[in-house]
Amino acid sequence: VERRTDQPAKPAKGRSRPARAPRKRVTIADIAREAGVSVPTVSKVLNDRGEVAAATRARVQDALTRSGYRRRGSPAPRRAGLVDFVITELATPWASEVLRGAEEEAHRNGVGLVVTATHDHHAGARQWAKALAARRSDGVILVVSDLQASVAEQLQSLHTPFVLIDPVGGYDPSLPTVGATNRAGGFSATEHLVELGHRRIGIITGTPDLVCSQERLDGYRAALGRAGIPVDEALVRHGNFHADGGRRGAAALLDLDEPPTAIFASSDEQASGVYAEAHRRGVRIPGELSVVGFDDVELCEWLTPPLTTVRQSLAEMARLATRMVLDREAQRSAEHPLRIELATRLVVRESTAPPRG
Amino acid sequence: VERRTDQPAKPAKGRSRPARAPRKRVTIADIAREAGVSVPTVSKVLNDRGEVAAATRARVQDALTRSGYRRRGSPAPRRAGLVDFVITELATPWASEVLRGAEEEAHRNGVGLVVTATHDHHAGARQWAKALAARRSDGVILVVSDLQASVAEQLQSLHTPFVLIDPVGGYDPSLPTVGATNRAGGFSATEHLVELGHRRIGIITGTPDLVCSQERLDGYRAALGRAGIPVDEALVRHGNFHADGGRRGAAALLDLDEPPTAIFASSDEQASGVYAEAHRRGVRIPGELSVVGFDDVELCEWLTPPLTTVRQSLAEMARLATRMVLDREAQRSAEHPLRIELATRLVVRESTAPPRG
DNA sequence: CTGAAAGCGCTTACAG
DNA sequence: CTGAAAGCGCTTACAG
Repeated sequence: VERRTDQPAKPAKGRSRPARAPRKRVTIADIAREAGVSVPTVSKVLNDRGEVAAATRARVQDALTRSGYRRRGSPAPRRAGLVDFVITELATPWASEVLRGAEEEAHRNGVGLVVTATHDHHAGARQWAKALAARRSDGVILVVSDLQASVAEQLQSLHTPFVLIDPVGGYDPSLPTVGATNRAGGFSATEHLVELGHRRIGIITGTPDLVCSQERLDGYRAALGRAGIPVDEALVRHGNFHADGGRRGAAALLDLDEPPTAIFASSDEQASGVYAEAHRRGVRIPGELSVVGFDDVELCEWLTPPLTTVRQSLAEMARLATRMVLDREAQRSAEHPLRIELATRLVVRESTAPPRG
Repeated sequence: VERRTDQPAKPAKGRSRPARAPRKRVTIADIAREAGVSVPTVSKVLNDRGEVAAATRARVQDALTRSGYRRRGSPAPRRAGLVDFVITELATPWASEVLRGAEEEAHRNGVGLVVTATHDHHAGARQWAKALAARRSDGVILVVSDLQASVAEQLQSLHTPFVLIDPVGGYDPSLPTVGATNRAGGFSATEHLVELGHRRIGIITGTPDLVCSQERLDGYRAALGRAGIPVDEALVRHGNFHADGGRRGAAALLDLDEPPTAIFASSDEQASGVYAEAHRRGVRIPGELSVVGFDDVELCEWLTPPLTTVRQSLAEMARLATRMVLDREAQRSAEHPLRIELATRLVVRESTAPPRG
């Protein structure tokens, strides 16, 4: 029988006890009773000492975890107060924006953001996964990471919630993801060029295995189709999201016998590569070549002329992902993982104009 | 007297004990003896329970900390495996580079990098400082942070090593810092323009309270002095490291009755603002205006024309700072905090040319 | 491989 | 405010 205080309730003075009687601590005696063994045996299991039969150890271990046993002096397990942010490369304008949003939201919630760049090395990824378990991170944000497949299972077994930003290789409906309306964005970029009067519009795609690359290309095809312009496959160059992809793609397009009068680059950074190649050839933007980017990072305003682009709120995507990962309540109640897409919208600046003639 | 094993050394079998006799655990009985009190009194201090005279408590507390007492069940205090990286703004090309270096080095050492952007808000800074103590971070890297003054003391009392990258407001020799040879960098940028034949060379400075801004300006003055060109103070504009500072500075300089034929911008991002303003006015670079930047971030290659700049290895600075903070051995043995400066070097691209005429 | 017994470290209730 | 005494939770040494 538990003892109770019979005193009438008084206004608390100084440090007051919590109202409800504190639940009695689980002791190893309780565990021993539950598992049908003696106290010393439990102690041995707990300290990994002495010989214990495998079956006995398992029974004790089980009782231990079920009861949520904790050593006497040991403090209640504080939340780590950390969220892991994992990305392939940190030092790109795109990554900076995503990181900025995640950092803001993490700190608004009083948790620290642990940042890891994997560089797509699998060795580094394994090391990271180990460290993650050790620091008992409260959640993980995986950004365009080809870790997603190998790590998702591990995270699930650690009960660590995670969200993917811009997943790789097609949607796995069992994984929660945050992205943007890439198809609509690709559509509006292309439509804008069509409306200016362009008929030969090139596209340079992003990293091919990313869902967002494929969708932007889908949008491009759809907009041309809508305008009754057949897609000339010579105008579709597969590249990557970086400046070198833009340079190479632009070079290939401008080398065509009938070069495009406009290029839809799949990222702003890639568009800067298109600028560089155009500049090298003395092709003026937008006079002789219109360029549209994607992302709307700060770089757009640093380029001359400022870049017309499709805005996706990368920081907002990251804020949302961070919130999802930190919202334990939602984690528990959600029946299905989520796929969230944020809107995109065309931002017209000075890199697009009607074609000459 | 300590017990010793008298048995002859045998090859270890299975899990062997460490060679030296394990030092006996400090118990509260030891503490009680040391502090000249009873065991229950120590227990009360330890658990903040019951009434203990202030003087007694202090004596016990002292014995406790000196002995490094630790509760029985409580595990040895694991290293947190974390380093904090604190910066004013994350989403700039400069910040990206510094972050990249810190992340690389942290992960090479198997520790996580916790990233915080302060935005120069003091409320946020206080919150961060609290979280830092809670997560028992192993070290802190403060990047151009005006936290340095308010936080340094706290970090010292937490015994948390820290390093400043590009300190604010003059060198405090009691704080370890990492930077670059900014004066030499400013000198070589200006010298390069002088050698091309420029005589009216403008400068836009960075954030005025940063040491690195002041030093770059010093280098500018020194190079002009060396060339026998008197410094025209109208050509010195105080700005900041961002694009808007460059735009405003360039506008002011180009509005002069006798505008400069070349501008030394104190950062690459600032130089992009100079580009924007020049473009707005139809001033061609480098034909009518030469521009030199500082930093050599990736942005230089994205600008058209590619930017001549002074290279400082930001990633290397950050790697070094991270190593310093993680090197416990050096922390202990070092008698004086360090000031380390990495070399700078001019990188000539296409934004500089001889003046017209 | 297991547990009865002894004992250690710490806390609690209480007398002074 | 302090500590002698009792007692709790856990571990250890050892018999079976």
